Amino acid sequence: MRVLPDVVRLDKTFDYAVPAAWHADGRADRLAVGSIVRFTLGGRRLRGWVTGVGVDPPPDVELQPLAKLTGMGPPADVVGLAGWAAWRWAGRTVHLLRAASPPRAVTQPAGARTVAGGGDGPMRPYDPDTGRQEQGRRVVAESDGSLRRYDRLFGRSCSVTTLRCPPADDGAAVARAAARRGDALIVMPALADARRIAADLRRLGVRVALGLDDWARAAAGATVVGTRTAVWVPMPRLAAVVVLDEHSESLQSEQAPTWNARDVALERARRAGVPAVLVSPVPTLEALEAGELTAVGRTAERDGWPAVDVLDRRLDDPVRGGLFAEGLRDRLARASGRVAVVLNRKGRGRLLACKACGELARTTDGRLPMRLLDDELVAADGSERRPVVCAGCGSTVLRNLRMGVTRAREDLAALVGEPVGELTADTQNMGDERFVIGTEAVLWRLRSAAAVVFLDFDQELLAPRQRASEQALALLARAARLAGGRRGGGRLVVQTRQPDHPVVRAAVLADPSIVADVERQRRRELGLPPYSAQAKISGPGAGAFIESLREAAETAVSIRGPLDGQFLLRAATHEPLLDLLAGTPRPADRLRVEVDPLRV
DNA sequence: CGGACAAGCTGA
DNA sequence: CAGCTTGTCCGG
Repeated sequence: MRVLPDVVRLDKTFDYAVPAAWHADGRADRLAVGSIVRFTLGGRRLRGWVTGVGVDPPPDVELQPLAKLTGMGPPADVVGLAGWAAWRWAGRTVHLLRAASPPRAVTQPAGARTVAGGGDGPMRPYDPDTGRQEQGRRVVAESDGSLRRYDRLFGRSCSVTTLRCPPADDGAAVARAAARRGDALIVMPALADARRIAADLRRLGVRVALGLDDWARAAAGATVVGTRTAVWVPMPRLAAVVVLDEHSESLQSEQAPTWNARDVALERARRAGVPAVLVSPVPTLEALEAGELTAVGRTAERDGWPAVDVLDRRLDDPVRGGLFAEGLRDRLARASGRVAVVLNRKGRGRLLACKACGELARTTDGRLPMRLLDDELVAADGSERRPVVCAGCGSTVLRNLRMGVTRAREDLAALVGEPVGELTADTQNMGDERFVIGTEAVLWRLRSAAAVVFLDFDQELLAPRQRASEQALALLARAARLAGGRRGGGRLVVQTRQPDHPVVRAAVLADPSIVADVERQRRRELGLPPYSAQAKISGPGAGAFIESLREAAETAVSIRGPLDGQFLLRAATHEPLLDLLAGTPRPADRLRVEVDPLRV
């Protein structure tokens, strides 16, 4: 019996014997790849996972018996998936097996399909043609057309489809279509959404397990609905895979290994030979590369986006550089219902604008903001410098656009003539004021809003990050979901000095492909992901690790840095980069390896 | 990882 | 040379 101890730094397997007593009482039969066991290693009692059965132990070692069978663990296919993910994100298998293990010991699957019990819904499969009858009333009231709308996405095994839905779409229809095909794995960023989708499916008579908490139920066979960890839940009869809001950064683990649930889900679908559907209002280039794009009709997509007002900050009094554009007050007065006002301070960077024409100081390609440094304009990443001259009108007088959120609240209250609530990540209890101002947290903590206002969208558009455009559009999509489609009166207001920016145009026209097309070309030209693979190396051990990497002398992998103690590795594809990372010994010092970092 | 053991450093 | 630190190796 080969086992991997649950000790991160050990990262090595050991062989043990199955105690004779286990054969007598049936425990040996329950022992399988993935089982969680206890054993003694070097005088210590450790927990670990079975990674191999019937293996040949190394010669000249006397096997010790396992000490305890704790319970079920990830099934063999998930153990294999975890091993793949350890390679794919240059991490330790232990981290991924932990994510794949039940939170509490499980000795047997719960509530098998054929056995009635558990009290959380009937075991009868969902019949799409009749819906489920409940007290004589039909639960699913859908026309046949909409009921079948997404079925074809799950028709072909091994297919990958990227489905672009309007932001207002909650994904329930796709989830239903997936569950119709059999046990489906349905992954999404937020737990609240998972609960809602799970409840919806249960109402239809689908046997549902909610993420890791229903691990034992999933092990018996069920449709699994959950957040990113749900990709590791056992699914003995996996029939389809769905990732909702595929673009969301929450699907990626912030701790190393930085595994991304979308990519794990895709690999799981590929290995199982089942169809996968990636859903998003603003699909990433990764999703567009992985799957065939299907968009809902033009009209449906347009109606599913709110109306977008763009207020060009260059036009109104650029000299004052205040917080509010000329027309904002009217827009706010018109909104009926809650108004969420976003002033993102996350990117602390100060923006400079021309005092005469209002143009922003940015690099020649327009991508990065420039700052004042020793009487010169310098790009945020130091790649470009030039004298203090406005690129638009030649003026040499620039002003700072820095603004604070507390001031903004007071000013907004004065502008609208009523109290304004403040909402940030650490606000405990929010008031019920009609107007709420705050950081990006506003978009995540409010449930809905009649209108969402971005006071300084340039902060997003000019963020010095590779994915700034994609992330800015994702922010608008999030706001759009809060506000709802234009049919229902949903409205976004975007204050910017770049009204022609592709991200702004994409929102105005409800056409995310505008950003995708521009970004695809740019990233191809610059060799950025998904047209290359990257890894960020940081931590005290980074320098030593990079030296070891250099010795391996892989010409296919380029090394940049250090910049603020960080190195960036890049290769044309993942294989050479990941093989190099896997084959290089790690230093004793702490080291953080981020494969496919989202913020670089 | 944590224990065992060896080699290296320090103080009297 | 005891007593302590630091480094290296190993566990099944």
